Amino acid sequence: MDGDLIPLERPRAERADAARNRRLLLDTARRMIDETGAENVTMDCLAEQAGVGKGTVYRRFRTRAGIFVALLEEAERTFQQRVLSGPPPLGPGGDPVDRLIAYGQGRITFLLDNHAVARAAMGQNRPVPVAGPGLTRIHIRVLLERAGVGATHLDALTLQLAAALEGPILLYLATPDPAEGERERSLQALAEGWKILVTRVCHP
Amino acid sequence: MDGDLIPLERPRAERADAARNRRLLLDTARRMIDETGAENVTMDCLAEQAGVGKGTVYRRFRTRAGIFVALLEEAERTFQQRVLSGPPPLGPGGDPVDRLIAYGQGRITFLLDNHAVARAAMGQNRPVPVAGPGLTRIHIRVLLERAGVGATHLDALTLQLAAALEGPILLYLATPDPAEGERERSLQALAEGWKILVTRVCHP
DNA sequence: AATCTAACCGGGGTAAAGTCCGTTTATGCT
DNA sequence: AGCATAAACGGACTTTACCCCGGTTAGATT
Repeated sequence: MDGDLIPLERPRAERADAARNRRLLLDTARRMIDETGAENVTMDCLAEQAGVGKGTVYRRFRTRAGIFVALLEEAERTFQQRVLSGPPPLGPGGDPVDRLIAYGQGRITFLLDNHAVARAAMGQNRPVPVAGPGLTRIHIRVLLERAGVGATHLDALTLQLAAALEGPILLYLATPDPAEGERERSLQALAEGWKILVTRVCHP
Repeated sequence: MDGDLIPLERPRAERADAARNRRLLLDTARRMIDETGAENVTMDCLAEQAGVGKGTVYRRFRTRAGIFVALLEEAERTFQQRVLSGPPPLGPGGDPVDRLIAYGQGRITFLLDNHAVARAAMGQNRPVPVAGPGLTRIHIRVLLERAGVGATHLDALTLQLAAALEGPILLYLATPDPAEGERERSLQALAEGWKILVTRVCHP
């Protein structure tokens, strides 16, 4: 028997073949997105290209949007590492306002780079679409608190700032695939706007 | 050849039967939403209930989301009247910052009241989902300018504030149908957050 | 190694969005 | 009123996300 003192890890580890198929599907999806655009990635087609059954795709990612969420989370991991344990101002240790500004800039860059995937990740289904209770909200909330923002409903303000950060790209930026110069200009403009928002909200 | 000197009025007025069917469809849709919820309003079912063919539904509102957009615009009209020609602080004539605060409160109320329709109005399709270049953005932009906010990219800041206003409800507020007390609490919290945002952004 | 079981795999089936095209009808002109 | 025509109508058709369930297999236990 296993002498584990703490045997109750997550219900069960993912089976090897399942993990292999997950990778295969993610890679195939990534390739198809590059080749034909996210909106042309259909479930049937993805399954066929990957050489697995359609049911398998649905077992791994519960929905079509789930595929893009997974892709997005994967891409996000390295950025999250820099936020959680990198050097300031992005990482821990600096002035909270500077960290907010840096986080915003990083997040905007990330979303612009992954624009197509991010938009595809929000299916019109029930719960929160993208970046559920993702890092963004928690991070913003903690830094606002630390910066000493006085608001009786800090959660609402957090939500609003998160929306100000992500909304323009998810909701309003309609261009299916921003041109090169366009991207740079958007980045500059949104980063400046975010900086204004954060500094003025934090030191009135 | 046509000797029209000023031939190019609007392409043509809407035909009477078309207008009648539009009304019929909107009313039927509204009723179905109340009865079974917005997510159960299917195109086939709507057409059948209204007693018209499916093609007709698609001709009137190009897409499923289009129906909800139309419904939303209809509901919005009275609020827009108050904004454009009502008494201050919502209507014209007062301090721009006060007007921004009042607009936000009104808009939050409106979106909470029409939560289900508003969410259904954003299909995951190409262009801007809800409130296209609707009043919100133009209004915010004008008032920011008038309040003397100094930003080199005013458009971006406008987008971000619009997102702060609408995003929490469209993007993050997951509850399918907020309970009575819940709605009141959300309204209070979001209105306060919006007030903080606007006042601090406008007089630093 | 044999066995047992839960998880995985596949692909056919359903429902709903959106398209097409032949038919009908309202409206402007003579 | 009669006619021409552009618009509206209807419903069959296509596509796609998502469900289901019988057969198969990885991995733990003995």
